[in-house]
Amino acid sequence: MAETRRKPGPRRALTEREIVDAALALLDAGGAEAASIRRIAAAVGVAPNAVYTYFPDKAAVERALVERILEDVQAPAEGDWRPAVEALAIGLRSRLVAHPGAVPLMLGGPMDGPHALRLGELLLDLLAASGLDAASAARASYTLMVYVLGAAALEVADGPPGPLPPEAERIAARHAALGEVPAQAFPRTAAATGVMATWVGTEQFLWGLRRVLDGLEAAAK
Amino acid sequence: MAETRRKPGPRRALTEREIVDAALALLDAGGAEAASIRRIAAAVGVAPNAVYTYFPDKAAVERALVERILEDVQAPAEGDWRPAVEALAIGLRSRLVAHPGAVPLMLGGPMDGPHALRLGELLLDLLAASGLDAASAARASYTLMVYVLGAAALEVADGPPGPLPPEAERIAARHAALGEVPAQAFPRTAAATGVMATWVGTEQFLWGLRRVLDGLEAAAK
DNA sequence: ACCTGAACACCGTTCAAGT
DNA sequence: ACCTGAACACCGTTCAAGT
Repeated sequence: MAETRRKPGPRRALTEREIVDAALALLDAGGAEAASIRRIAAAVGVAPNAVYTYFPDKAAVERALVERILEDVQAPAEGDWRPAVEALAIGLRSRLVAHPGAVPLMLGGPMDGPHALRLGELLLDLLAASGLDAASAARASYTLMVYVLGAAALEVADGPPGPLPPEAERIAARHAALGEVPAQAFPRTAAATGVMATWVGTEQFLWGLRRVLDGLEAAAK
Repeated sequence: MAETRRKPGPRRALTEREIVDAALALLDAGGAEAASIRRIAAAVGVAPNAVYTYFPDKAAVERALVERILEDVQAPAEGDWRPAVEALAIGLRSRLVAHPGAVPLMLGGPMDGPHALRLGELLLDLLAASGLDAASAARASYTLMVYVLGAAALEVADGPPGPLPPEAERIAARHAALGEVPAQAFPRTAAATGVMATWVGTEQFLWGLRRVLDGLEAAAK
């Protein structure tokens, strides 16, 4: 991780991408607090303030980080709109939960970068074939983004800083959580915690996604 | 805001609630960065480290803040389950958007405080009358929380730190955003931005909520 | 028991100076 | 043009000392 320090000089020693990649690696390994400007600079072998040659402030680095993650959400295969929308949602979610520290950054600011726009446009394209009128398709697309981002945020919220533990461990954590819910005061919550421990991650996400899509599809008469 | 400084002494000068209320006021006025331990301490007239007599660390203050906000989400009136669930969702959303700075705190950690449990239990109670079996009701309740929290997060994301501007101003901001979407590269996004500017806040929230509820209701056969 | 001042190890950001 | 060291105004948190 500790790269060799470059010689000072008038020529550009780094690229924006190197900086963003270093930031993402720190974020993945140690969560939000590990991705400080000072640590990013150290990781790329440069003084802290050198970063400001590439980005105006930390918020700009974070925006670039979000775009970096959205960059390789792949477009779904051709075909019926519903499976295509599902595939897009699944792809986006999996990118998000692979980078838990980035989820608050994504939810925390407007998503107006080129890759965010590309995915939004793609989603609207797919929904155009759903039978929804243009206004409903716009609202449906927003509703779907709310669901995908919200699901990722809740999924990532309980976890530690750094990477998400494997599913088996997360199920065990749910069972432990079950034991801590006061069952006589909150009987349904205790029961529900048990239910939620049987599925974790993708399967729960898919169940909800399909209910949302059912509701949206029904609105297309 | 600057309270008179209390005399030092062995007796408890503050309550947890005073500290949390001060934190909430700072958060509402100036966003997350205004709600630092040091500024909270100054607001209640105490040295920064005195806060650690009441809370073990900043995360504990934030958890108490979240609970403070959930505290006065009122239970919906008796009646059919669907309007009651809608009322609960609307009430929760309105509390969240009234405190934009608190939304990332809510999404950022597990919601396991007493008031979070109370609302979750209430939601499960209402869903028990929906015709969903217990397992589906648990998943439906989770899906609804994802929607409500996700919607609040996206709604609050574009805004400035501090209180959310009035709706008229937010609609104007959407129209400004419309002008910035490159319409030839992203034609559907540009059109959708126009649609989204006609409704803002509550109405968009309700539209999506009803689609989600439609999908959940359909799952009850 | 509760509070204080002082300190520690950090932040993001700015600025004048070097190459 | 790009980088540096140094500084500024902050953080959260700890600790020994006062009452």
